[in-house]
Amino acid sequence: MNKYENQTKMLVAVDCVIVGFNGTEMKLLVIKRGFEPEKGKWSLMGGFVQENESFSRAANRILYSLTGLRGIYLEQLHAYGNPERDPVERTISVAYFALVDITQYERQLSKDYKAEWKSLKNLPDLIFDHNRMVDKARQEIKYKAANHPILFELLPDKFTIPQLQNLYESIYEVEFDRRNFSRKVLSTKLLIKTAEKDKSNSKKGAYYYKLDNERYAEKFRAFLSIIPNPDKII
Amino acid sequence: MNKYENQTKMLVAVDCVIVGFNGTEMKLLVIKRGFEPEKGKWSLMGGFVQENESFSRAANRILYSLTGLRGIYLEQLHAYGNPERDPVERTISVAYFALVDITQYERQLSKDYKAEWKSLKNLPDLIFDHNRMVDKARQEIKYKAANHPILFELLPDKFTIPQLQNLYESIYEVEFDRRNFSRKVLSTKLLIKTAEKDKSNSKKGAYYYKLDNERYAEKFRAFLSIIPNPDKII
DNA sequence: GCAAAAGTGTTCGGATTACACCCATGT
DNA sequence: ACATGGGTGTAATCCGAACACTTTTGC
Repeated sequence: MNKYENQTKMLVAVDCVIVGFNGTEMKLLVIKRGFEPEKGKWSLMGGFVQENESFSRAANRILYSLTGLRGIYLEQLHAYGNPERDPVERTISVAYFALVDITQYERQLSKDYKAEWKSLKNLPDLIFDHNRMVDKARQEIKYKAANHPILFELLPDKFTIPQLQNLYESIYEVEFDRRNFSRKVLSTKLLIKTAEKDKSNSKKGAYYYKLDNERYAEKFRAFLSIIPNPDKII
Repeated sequence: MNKYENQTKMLVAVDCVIVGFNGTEMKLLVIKRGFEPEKGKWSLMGGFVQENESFSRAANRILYSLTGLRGIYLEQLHAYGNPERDPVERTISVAYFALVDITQYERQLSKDYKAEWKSLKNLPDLIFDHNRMVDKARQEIKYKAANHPILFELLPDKFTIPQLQNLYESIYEVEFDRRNFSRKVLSTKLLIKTAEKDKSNSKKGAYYYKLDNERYAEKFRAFLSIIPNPDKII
């Protein structure tokens, strides 16, 4: 079969916006770039798509090589292709965003890269258009989490409802009514109560819950209203 | 500045899922592919991204060359990069979807391509992964239209509420209550009533409305509930 | 006993639905 | 006059938000 002639070929990269939550604030995993150009500057974790590799395989490979984690929530975000985005040569990038349980991650950190969790509130300048990618990811997470239960991906296997509420509150930067929040979440039937309590924040202690994985898979695409007044917030 | 070495370069295409509505059903604009491979088969309108071209410029160029229309609603859908998607050589594709007013289009049809509007219900086989792109676009439109007023892009400048309802009904494949639908739509304040009536479907005639463009721009990102029971429908 | 956080119950108002009714007009 | 589709009104219902109250337990 003939080849297509006279068409410009380009380098194709995948960049990962890796987001975590430490119980108080949202974090982004960035690395110190190890090669020119922009060597030593902060950057998203990324890499070139290989000859026989799909985008999602590339994204998973990149995520694994940095965090050692597999089976992470990973979703294609947007493709970036401005001709000037990489000054060296024409490189397009398919951005993915990943939601990881930060406690899992810390155990398995790869030392090959100089990686750091930075607060999403107070990010340094990243190379190229990486800040734009992060902004897009934040927007997308906010948007999607208003209707779909994706934020559970950021929490450990067992978590309390107040922890979950903290997460939502730090994403939307508002405070919700404790009582309504808990009822709303429980009404989704996505959570299973365990016998254990977390007493680190109160004398009474808050029950730990875990995800009902079956129902989670079912409801993943449904429209769940978890936050109040989404219109005002987003 | 040095170049990145030993990395695979790829061809980069943009494919457009161009959707219209003829008053009764949803249509997709496809062309008979003019070159090998798969010459003569149905295909989305697409083309290679040029040396100094961004994705959105490429998508607009492609859309313009086929329809002669500018300023069309156009949004990036997804990037496709499976190594086997194009048998000739590694080509990735950034898919866009476009919503066009089919009546506008018909006046300005370009004769350079053998283009045809096919019913979305009953699509022919398209080349490569183009059917997947169409499915994704349909899903995305359904999803997005449940919360955002994008479907107006498919209608002429002046349209009646029953026409709008037909559009929603053909997308969601359900019937809505006439009376509640009209009130819901009007409550968004996005429509301005004109003096004219469309009498083609009834003796009484239905008022033509036009979009309030200012409010449309404002409300475009808001969560508007237009369809009832979105959970059951999507 | 008290403070502090977790969890349950109740009320209120607005939105949504379902459905009855009126309107305009070409035949 | 009457059939047909367009449009308005209204009662019943549901759901979310607001907020009072109870529960638990370490100090």
